[in-house]
Amino acid sequence: MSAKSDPSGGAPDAPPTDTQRRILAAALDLFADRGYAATSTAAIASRAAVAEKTIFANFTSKERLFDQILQPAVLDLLLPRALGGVRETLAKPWTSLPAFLGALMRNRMEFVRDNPAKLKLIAQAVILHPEIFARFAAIFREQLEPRVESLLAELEARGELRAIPRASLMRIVLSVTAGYMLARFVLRPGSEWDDEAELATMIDVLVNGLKPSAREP
Amino acid sequence: MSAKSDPSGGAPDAPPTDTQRRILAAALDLFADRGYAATSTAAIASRAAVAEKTIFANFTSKERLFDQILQPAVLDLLLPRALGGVRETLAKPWTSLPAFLGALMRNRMEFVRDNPAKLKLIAQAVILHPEIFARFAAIFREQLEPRVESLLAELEARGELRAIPRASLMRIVLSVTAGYMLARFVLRPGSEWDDEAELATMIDVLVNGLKPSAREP
Amino acid sequence: MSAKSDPSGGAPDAPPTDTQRRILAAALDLFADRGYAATSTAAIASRAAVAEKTIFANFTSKERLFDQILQPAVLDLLLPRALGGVRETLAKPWTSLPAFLGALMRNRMEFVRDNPAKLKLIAQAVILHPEIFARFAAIFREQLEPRVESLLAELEARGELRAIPRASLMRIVLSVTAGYMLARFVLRPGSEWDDEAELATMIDVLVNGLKPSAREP
Amino acid sequence: MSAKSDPSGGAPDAPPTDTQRRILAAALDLFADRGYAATSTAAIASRAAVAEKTIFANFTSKERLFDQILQPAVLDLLLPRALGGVRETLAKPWTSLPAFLGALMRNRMEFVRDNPAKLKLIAQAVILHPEIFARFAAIFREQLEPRVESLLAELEARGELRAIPRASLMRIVLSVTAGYMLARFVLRPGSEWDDEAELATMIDVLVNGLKPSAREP
DNA sequence: GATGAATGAGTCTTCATTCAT
DNA sequence: AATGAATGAAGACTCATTCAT
Repeated sequence: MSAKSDPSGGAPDAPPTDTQRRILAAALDLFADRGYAATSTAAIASRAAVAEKTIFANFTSKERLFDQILQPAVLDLLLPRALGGVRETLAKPWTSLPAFLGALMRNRMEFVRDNPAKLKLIAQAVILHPEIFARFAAIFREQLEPRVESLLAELEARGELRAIPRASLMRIVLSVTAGYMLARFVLRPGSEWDDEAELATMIDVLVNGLKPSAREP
Repeated sequence: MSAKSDPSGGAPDAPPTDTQRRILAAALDLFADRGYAATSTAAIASRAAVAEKTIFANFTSKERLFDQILQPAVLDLLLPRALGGVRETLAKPWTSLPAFLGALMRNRMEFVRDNPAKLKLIAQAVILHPEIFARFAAIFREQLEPRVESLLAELEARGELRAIPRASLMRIVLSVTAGYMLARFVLRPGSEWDDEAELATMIDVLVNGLKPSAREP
Repeated sequence: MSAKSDPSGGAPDAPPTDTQRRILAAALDLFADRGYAATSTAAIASRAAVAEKTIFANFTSKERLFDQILQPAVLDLLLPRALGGVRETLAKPWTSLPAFLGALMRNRMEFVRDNPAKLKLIAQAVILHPEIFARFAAIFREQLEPRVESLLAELEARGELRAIPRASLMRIVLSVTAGYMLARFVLRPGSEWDDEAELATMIDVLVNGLKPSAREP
Repeated sequence: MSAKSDPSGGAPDAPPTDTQRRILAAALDLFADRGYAATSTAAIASRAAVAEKTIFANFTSKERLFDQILQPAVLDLLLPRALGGVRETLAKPWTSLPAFLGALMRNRMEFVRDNPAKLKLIAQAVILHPEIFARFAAIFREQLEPRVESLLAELEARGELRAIPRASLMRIVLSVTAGYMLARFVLRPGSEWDDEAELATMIDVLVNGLKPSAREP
C-alpha cells in the first residue's frame, strides 16, 4: 500500500503549505464574517480557489479546520510569539501601573488591528461554546497567571493597587480593553477613532479606579 | 375580504397566542444555545411541540422569527417595561454616582439573571451583524442618551465626574457591566459567584476611576 | 347526528352558491394560467377571498374542484346550452358548406372570446391527460356525431364534399379552427387580429380543399 | 482559479456526460408525462438512478434543467440538424406543392414518431407560457421564414398558390400538421393509424384548398 | 356555512463528506 | 497532492387537507 497522506498526522507542527495557507485564510475570513454554521465548505473552497475535496484532504473535517484556526488565533491573542508580546511585556520590570497598562493595551491593540477577524472569531466561539472559553482560560492560568500575579504583587507593594480580588481586577481590565476593541474593530469599524485619546482615557480611569483610595492611605 | 391569518400583519402588537409563545420560547433557547444558523426550524418545532409548518404559518420565515425574538430582547435590555427599569432608574434624583451605578447594575443584573438566553442571543447577533448593533445604538441615542446626559451633567456639577468624553465614559461603564454579565451568565454560569461583592468592587473601581483625581480638586 | 353538509351530494345540479361561484371563477383563472399542479389551494382561496377550508367544504378536494371546472367547460365548448349553439347550428337546414362552416366557427369563436381561460384549461388537460380527451371524445360521438354525419351526408349528396374519411375530415376542420383559436386567444392574445378576414380565409381554404376536385366532377 | 465543475458554464455546448444524458432523458419523459410542476426532482433522480443532488450539481436548478430540455427540443423540431431536415427540405428545388408538403410532413412526422415526448413537452410549454412561444416564433422568423417565403413565391408564380396572407397560409398548414401529430402521438397513441392514407388526405385537402380556385384561373 | 389554526408528507435545494482517477 | 463527480442526510419552506369552534 502507498503511504497514506495522513492529514494532521506526521510532524504535528509542519509549516503549512501554500494551499493550506490559502484555505486557512479563506476560512478565517468567512468564519469570522458569517459564523461557523453559516459558512459552507463550498464557500471556503471557492474563496481559497481550491477544490472542496482539498479542504478535507488537508484538514479532515470542517470542525478540525475550524479548530486549526481558532486555536492559533487564541494563542496569538494570549501568548503572542512576536517580540514585544504579552510575555515580554510581563517580563519587563514595570515601574508603574499606567506604564504597564499602556504597554499591554497598545500591544494587543496592534495585534487586533492587524487581525480583526481573529477577534471576531474568538468572540463568537467563546460566546457559543463556553467550554472553549474554559480551555483557553486554563492556558491563561498556566502560562500567564503566575507572571501577572507577581507583577500585581509588586505593584501592590508599591501602593499602586488597591486590595481587590485578583480575578475581579483582571476581569475589569480585560472588560475595558476588550470592550474597546470590539467597539473599535467589530461593531463600528468604519467610524473615526482616536486611539491614543481613548487609550489614555481608559488607562487613566483604570489607574485611578485601581489605586488605593485617598481615604485608605 | 378574506380574514386570512396574516402573520405579522394585522394589529402589530397583538398578544402572542399560546402556540406563538411556545415557539418563541423554544426558538429563543435554541438560537441562544447554538446560534441562528445552527438552529433548524425542525428543532424549534420539535421543542415547541408544534408542526414545523406552524412556525411558518405564524412567523413567515426563520429570519422573521429570529427578528421577533431579538427585537424585544434588545428593547427589554435597553428599555425595560417593568417598573424599576432603566428609565425609572434614570429618572430618579440620584444623589451620588455609586448609588446610581449600583441601582443600574443591580437592575440589569436581575434582568439578565432571569433571561440569560436573551443576553447570549444579543451578544451573538451584535458580533455577527454590526448593523443590528447600529440599529439598537440608535434606539439608545434617541431614548436614553438625553436622560443619561442630564444625569451625568448633574453628577459632574457635583464634582463626582472627571471631564471624560461621554462616549468613552459610557463605553467603559458598559464594558465593565457587560463583561461581568457575560462571565457570570454565559461563560462560567456554573461557577460560584458572589454577586454582591463583585458589584461592590466594580462600583468602587468605576467611582474612583471616574471621579476627579486628587490633583485636580 | 346533524345532517352533514355533504358536498357534491344532494341535488346533483343545484345552482352554485355565490361562494362556490367565486371559488370556481378563481380556480378557473389560476388553473388556466399556471396549470393544475402549479396552482395551490391557498392561491385559489386567496383570490376567491374565502378561507382555504371553505374550498374543501364545498368541493371535497382539489381534484374534484378541477373536475367541476373542466367538465362544464368541455360541455360548454362541445354542447353549448345557449341559443345558437353547436346543436342549433347543426340542426339548421344548411344549404351550403361555407355557410355551415362560417356559422360553426363564428359561434365557437364567440364562445372562446368570452372564455379564453376555458380553452386554455381544456388544451392543457387534454394534452396532459389523454384519457380526459377520450372521455370527451365519447361525448362527441354520442351527442354530435349523428347529426354531423347526416349533415355531411347531405352536403356530400349535393356535391360539396369529396369522399374523405369522416374522421380525417372532421379532424382537419377542427385542427384549422382550434389552431386559429389557440393562436388568437392563447399564444398571441395581444396581437392585432382581423377575425373576419381570417375566418373568410379559413373557410375558403377548407371549402376548396374539401370539395370534389375539378377532375372528379 | 479553481476548476469548479461549473454547471451550464464553461464551453456552452460541451457534449453531455453520461450522467447528464440519463438525467435529461428521465426529465424529458417525466416532464412530458406529468408536466413541469407535477414532476419532482426526486422522481427524476430516481428514474435517472442518480442522487438528487447530482441533478443540481449538473443543472443548477429544476428550471434550468427544464430549459435545457425544452430549448433543444424546439430547435430539433424547427431546425433539425440531421440531413433531410426542414432546412434541407426547404432548400430543394421543389417542383410542386404536394411534393413539398409531403416531404415536409413526412420528415417532421418521423421526428415526432421518434420523439413524441418532445412534442408533448413543447405543446404544454407553449400553452402555459406564451412568452416561450414568442421566443421560438422569433427563431422561426429569422431562420426559416425567408426560405419559406421564396419557396412560396415560386409556387405562387407557378400558379399553385392562391393569394392568401402568408401568415394565415402557414398557420393553416401548421394547424393541420400539428393537429394530426397531436392526435396521432399524444391524444390517441394507442389507436391504429394509417399514416400514409392520412398524409395523402391532408396533402390533398391542403393542395386543393390552397390552389387558385377554378373561378380565378 | 364558514373559519382560524394546525398538520404530515412533500417541495426544491444545500450540506459536509467520499470515491475513483 | 489535488481533483471532478457523486452522494445521503438535512435544510427551509409549501402542499393539500383536517379539527374544533
